[in-house]
Amino acid sequence: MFEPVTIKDIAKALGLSTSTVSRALRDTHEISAATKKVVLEYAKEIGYQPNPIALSLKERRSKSIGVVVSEVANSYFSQAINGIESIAYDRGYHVIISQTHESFEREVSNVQHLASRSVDGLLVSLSSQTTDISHLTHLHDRGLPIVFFDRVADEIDTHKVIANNQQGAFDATEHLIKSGFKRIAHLTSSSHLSISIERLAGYEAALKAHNIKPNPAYVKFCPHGGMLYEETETAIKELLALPEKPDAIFVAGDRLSTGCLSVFKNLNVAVPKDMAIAGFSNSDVLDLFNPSITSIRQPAFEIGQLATQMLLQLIEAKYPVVEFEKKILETDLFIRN
Amino acid sequence: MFEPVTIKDIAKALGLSTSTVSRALRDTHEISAATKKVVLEYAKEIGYQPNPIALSLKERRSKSIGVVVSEVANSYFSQAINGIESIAYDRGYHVIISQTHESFEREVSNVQHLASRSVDGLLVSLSSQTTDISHLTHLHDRGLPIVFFDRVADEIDTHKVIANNQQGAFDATEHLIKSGFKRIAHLTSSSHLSISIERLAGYEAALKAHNIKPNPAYVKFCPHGGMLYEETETAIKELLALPEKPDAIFVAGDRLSTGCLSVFKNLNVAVPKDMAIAGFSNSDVLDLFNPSITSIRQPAFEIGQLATQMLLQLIEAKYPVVEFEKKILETDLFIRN
DNA sequence: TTGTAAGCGTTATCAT
DNA sequence: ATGATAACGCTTACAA
Repeated sequence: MFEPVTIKDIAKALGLSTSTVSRALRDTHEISAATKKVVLEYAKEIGYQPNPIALSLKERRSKSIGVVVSEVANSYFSQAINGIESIAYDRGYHVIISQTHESFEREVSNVQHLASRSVDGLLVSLSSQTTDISHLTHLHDRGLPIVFFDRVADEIDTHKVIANNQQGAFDATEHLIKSGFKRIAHLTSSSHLSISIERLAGYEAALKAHNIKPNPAYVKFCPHGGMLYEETETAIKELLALPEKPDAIFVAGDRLSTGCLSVFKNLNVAVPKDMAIAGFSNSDVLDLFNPSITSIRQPAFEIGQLATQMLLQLIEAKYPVVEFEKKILETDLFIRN
Repeated sequence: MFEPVTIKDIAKALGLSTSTVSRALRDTHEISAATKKVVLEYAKEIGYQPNPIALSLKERRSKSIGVVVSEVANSYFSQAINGIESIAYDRGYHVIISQTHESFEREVSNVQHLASRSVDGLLVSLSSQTTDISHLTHLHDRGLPIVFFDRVADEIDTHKVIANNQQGAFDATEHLIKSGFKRIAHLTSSSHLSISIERLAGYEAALKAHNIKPNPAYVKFCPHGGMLYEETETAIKELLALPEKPDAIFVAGDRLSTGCLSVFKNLNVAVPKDMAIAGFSNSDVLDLFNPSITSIRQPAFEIGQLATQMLLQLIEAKYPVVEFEKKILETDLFIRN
């Protein structure tokens, strides 16, 4: 069962050497048109398929790239994966996806798994638990091309693709301010993620630009190590229990935004009558949500595409690239009526 | 840059033969404890990592499985992928995901791509455009293990895992009937998909059980070949233009359910004041949607897990499996207040 | 217990 | 234009 045809089989059947067959199959000019024709026809007839594994062993590359994200079931990442796949597929690369579920251990394990399976490069968005990135520096130092997207590590010198999180956060916060809200809270994820830092900066900049004094009690971190909902609920309850209850929340993340809405729904607190919400989210289902929530859309598809292009460039570069680029793509403030 | 350590390097450094090193590394008994110790220590020291490609070439397997779905950005599939990944990861298999975007051509191309990259087996959910499955039968005949999930092909004799679509559809339709709706339309995808056929059957059975005469004009197919929204919009407009306008819709699909809600939102038709909707959907964001929509949840995660278990069983079976199982998992009717 | 050699499928190098 | 051979990294008879 499933005995694949090899070059050797063709050679034997046609009374040729394997090298001749190989040449015929690969269209070199050092072959007679006649032989080539015979080989190609016979190959087609018996359904010859080249064995990519043999090729990989020979050429020391696998024509596959590894992707490390926290969750596939997250609209931002699933859209980014679409972008990654669209480029990879066109260029003949396979995409191997792995999920960290926001766990550091799982990230280390996945990265090692992928590296040991000889992917030609890695597309990484860090888990929210990750602070130590030596599992990646190690591989990067050994020459494995790595491109970060979304949640990047500044410690590694390589290409990075992110959204303009700071500007997006600024715009969203400013939108809340201009809509008349004064006490704007900020719900965000793990404090050491690059996206959290950038978004917090944008939020603070907007407050400052409008002369609103920042209130530390208004900023809540949800590191989400598997209990996102509970963390979100606690944070929101704490916000609602404050003497000066916030009148709006700027939420920094896809899952966090929907999680936040769930909490409000379960608490039976009307939104936005009592409170306005603006959050980073790429879910188009959110458009259907009636009490308006303003969302900051990231160009997820384009980020995935660009990161992949950069990675393939690194992989296929003959000489090491000297200049590493940090590409920042603009976000889109999606305001519902 | 990135010159991986091989068994040969270790052998040379330690003055041993490659076979001895190989044996030490792989824990056979035909090796002295002393040699083993030396080899293991040195291997660890210089960071030896076995080359899985060489192994694949030797053992004629790649320890990777291919997954063919229509879209990753679909809550049903992203949850199923979670299930697939959870099992595959535990068993040391890689998961290579490819998307058809509901295109037959893309499906053929992806399947060939995966097969030629020597995956050890395939997990397939057919595209909505697919009627001819010879690209799969061909591979299956040659011995490639294939397990279908969700959208299955009855023409191929292999394991299949599906949700109880007929029962789910029956329950949802009956729920609408019991809620007092009489003129229940059915919005579904391509008419030749197994899920469409099963769901249509459940819908018709529920009508019959409650002595409601089926109205052919109430059944709308959306083959969605890339223009899902437009197709959905047309279908709904046609339904609304009927002399006897339906008062409820049973929708058969994740994307279709949210698409349907979008259309209503854009048409400014209140839901469910004018019309009730019940649909297959696994999106938890839908829970937030206020005008209630009843959703039929599929055990996507479990379906993914089960399909993967079956596939790995096929892959690792020494002797061909004779009995092929069609597993049917129950759905869950999720009724919102 | 250890070494030698062949083989997995392919291509590149050198002969012829 | 074609063939023989070695090599990619690893495992496994078979020999020693």
